[in-house]
Amino acid sequence: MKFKPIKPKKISDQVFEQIRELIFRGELKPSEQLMPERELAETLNVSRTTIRNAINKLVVLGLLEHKQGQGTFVTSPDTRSGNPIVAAMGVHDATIIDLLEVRMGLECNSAALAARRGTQKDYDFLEKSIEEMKEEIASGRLGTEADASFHMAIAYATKNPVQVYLMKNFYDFLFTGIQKNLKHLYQEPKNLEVILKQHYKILDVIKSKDEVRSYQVMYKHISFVLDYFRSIDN
Amino acid sequence: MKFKPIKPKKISDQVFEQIRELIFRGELKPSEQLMPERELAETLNVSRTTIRNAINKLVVLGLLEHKQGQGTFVTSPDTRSGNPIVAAMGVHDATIIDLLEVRMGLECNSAALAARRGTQKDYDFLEKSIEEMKEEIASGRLGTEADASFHMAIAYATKNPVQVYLMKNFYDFLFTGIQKNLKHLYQEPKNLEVILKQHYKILDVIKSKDEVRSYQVMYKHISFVLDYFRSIDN
DNA sequence: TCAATACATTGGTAGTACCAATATGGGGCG
DNA sequence: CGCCCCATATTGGTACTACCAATGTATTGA
Repeated sequence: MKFKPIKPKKISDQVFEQIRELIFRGELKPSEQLMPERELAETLNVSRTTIRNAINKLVVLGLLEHKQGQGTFVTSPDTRSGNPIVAAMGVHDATIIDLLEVRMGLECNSAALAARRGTQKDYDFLEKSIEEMKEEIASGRLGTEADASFHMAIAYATKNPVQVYLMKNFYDFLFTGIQKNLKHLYQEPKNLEVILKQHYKILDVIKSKDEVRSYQVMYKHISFVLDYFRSIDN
Repeated sequence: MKFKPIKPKKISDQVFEQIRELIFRGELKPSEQLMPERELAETLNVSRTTIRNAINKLVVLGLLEHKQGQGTFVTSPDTRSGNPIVAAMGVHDATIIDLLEVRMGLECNSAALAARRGTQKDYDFLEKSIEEMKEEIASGRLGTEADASFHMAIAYATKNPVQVYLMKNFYDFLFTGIQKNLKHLYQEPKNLEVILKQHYKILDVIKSKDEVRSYQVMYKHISFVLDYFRSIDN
């Protein structure tokens, strides 16, 4: 009988994962500055050495960027060389419709898995993202980032690392070349209202743990956006 | 006139490059043990902290491997998975089940799009892949590569560059670290027969341009594989 | 007003001490 | 003699401190 697959993880790795998740979840947005190492060390109650090890790992992976005398920043996707999606876009001349078509597959599946494995913590993140988007819109801005956070939160709820990785690359990309295209969609208040409503609906269905319906409401959501771009494409 | 493109490189980076060169040049052969950090620090006349920074960088990149209480070793290429970034990104602990779950979303969607936009040329490629796989099996080998070709051909039929790119990366990934897991599935002749049959079915439905049914047969196909791995996982 | 300087902040390096895991060798017990 | 157990040495991991290097900001002076 196997007693313990317990993992005596290195402390620096634990810190590493924490920060990585913050980035994946969108709580640390691109080009945002990280807390100073000394402060972070005190907060997490570990030595600065450990913090530096964790951060350095993220730097090597291209998620963070050091700037001596200034601080540590989350790399903005456009300066990040290794993003496969960006590469695909540049080489193959993809359109936003192409991206949405693939998202259709990825996200519907993501929603279904989230319905199966989501926890209260995940629901909280989802709700938080929706509220954030609501505030952004109320204050006159476009809630694109909060929107992305919402969809990332769903990916995270799947507990599937591959899903998270792919989705993250997707949204990195959305925030570089395509964002201006998204403005068309977001600039019409009517669209925003619909999207917000759909997000609430998606959250509800995921919480009900109904996989099939989760798939369906997400399908409807993406379809709405897809139809919009197809209409203005003509 | 620019006087000096001199590089005020970080010391740890200089050490990093030195060691990397040694590995690339083959002076440090795979599975060979590196000099202890303390000794290395004294030799290069820098602090152990700096040495550790350099080594850690190489560890993250997958060139070195730490073993507490033993030493640091050059990773042998066969244990080194294909895409270092992907591997280190948190996908390193991904299982084949994780991959299949994401494939479920990607490929079902792919099949539906292929049904919508596929041409005779695409059908020819699909059929060719199936025949290839059949021959491989008949001659006693596993038809893993032909299998991948089949699924890639579906991606091509979508006429969606993003879909193609993602799927390509997926199969690159599959054929590095995970392939050995696939052997379990392929080694049972009964499984091969089922898979082959399913491939024929998928081709038929795609040719009929029935998007919904294409989705369904692909779903069934992936489910079959997924269920197999879930069963042997317990 | 503007420029130069001084200061504060933040990442980079150094050095030391100690903890944790592993390998090795020697001594005791069968 | 041979095996197991344990002390010890070796090596990577963490902690803490001090100081260097680069950058941004505030202060000062002409």
